Amino acid sequence: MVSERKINEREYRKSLIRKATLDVFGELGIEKVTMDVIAKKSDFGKASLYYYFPSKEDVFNEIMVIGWAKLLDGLDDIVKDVISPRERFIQMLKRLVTFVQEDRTLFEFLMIAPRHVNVETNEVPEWKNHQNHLYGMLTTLLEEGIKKGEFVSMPSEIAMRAIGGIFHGILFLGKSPTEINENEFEALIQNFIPTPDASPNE
Amino acid sequence: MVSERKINEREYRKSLIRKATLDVFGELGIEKVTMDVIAKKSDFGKASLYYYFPSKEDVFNEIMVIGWAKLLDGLDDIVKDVISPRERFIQMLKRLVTFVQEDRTLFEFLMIAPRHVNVETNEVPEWKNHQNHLYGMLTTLLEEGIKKGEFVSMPSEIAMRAIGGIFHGILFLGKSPTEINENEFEALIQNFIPTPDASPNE
DNA sequence: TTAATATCCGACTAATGAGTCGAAAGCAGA
DNA sequence: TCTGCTTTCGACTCATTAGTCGGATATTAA
Repeated sequence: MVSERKINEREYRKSLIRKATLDVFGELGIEKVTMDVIAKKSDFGKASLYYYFPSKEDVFNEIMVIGWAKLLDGLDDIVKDVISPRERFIQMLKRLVTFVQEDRTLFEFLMIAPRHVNVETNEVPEWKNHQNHLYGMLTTLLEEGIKKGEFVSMPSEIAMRAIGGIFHGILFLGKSPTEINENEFEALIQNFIPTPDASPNE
Repeated sequence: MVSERKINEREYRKSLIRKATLDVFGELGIEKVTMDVIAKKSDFGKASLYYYFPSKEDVFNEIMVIGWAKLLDGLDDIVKDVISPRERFIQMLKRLVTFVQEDRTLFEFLMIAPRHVNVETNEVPEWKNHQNHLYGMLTTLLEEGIKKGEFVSMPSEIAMRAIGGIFHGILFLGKSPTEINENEFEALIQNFIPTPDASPNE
């Protein structure tokens, strides 16, 4: 009864629901992402959504877990390359930019959705672990880089905040969303993330 | 009937309601800011709130208009000083830091509340003008500074995004809210906002 | 004191949205 | 075909929240 095909079809239908959820989010914003609208968009009945997901929160969580996994997947090989911490750090940021540009809606969902679930749970959600993993990798690289004198010396937590802010600012602040390619982004980063002993440009 | 005192008392009661709104926001977050909770907090009946404000949106708007006015007020004298654009620019950022630290809740409200009102209105709300004013002042200074070679040369809109991101990142990213004094902040800024021709630190 | 005006408010309405129910339709193996 | 499992779903419940209603109470001016 629980044939391979059945399982695959079930997973396929779940993916349709996740897709519809992201589409609604992208078109109308997080506030309008209701189970009724998702049902309309995915062409299921509302009750059918609950046949596949126990709750709206579970739909959100599944999207986030899969999204973070995809994001981290794209970073895996960087860590193995043997280049300087600074280079690896910037490589990572560049990959993140690519990820954002390829699926902006997903990335925005990963940033915004957490504020709209989880009202009073003290469970650590799975996606949070992925997030911490990324944060940890970046922090480690930054600290190694500071130790080697590749970044200006300052507390790594503060530097992480500033750099995270730059990243976020470039991609999301301002009137219209930015299209920026990897080279332009790298130039910006080289400008804004100072090295201790040289002029940052040229 | 409409005596001076009456008018003052009315304005005073409105300020109590605004205060209660901000308090609820600071303690429980924007989602929990409902008219019922504001009523409890301010010790008015719910219907009384509507005697002073036509709608919840009006409460929000009034807080934002007053908040932005207060913020801009603190910047007025800077523009008149005759120092370099870069100096003025950084002065402004420092004042903003001070403002944030003095009333973090208000500043966060100014950042967050807009996303929770205005669902489908094409009126430009009053606070938006204040916001644009600040944005315009900073952009102008930045452009003058770039022209004078006090900042590294790049499109001012991109630079604004990056700098806005740094500002936001330092004050709001990370686990716990940062306490940072003006001098620490200035050091950070001097590190992260490069000059074209000199090493950014020392 | 009295009439007008200002202030106050709990209970109600209307809308919205998450989640449930019970029944029906589709499908596979015997 | 019959039986049981899978899938579907519109209509319902329940909770929440913005905003209203109608009347009560306080204050002021005459």
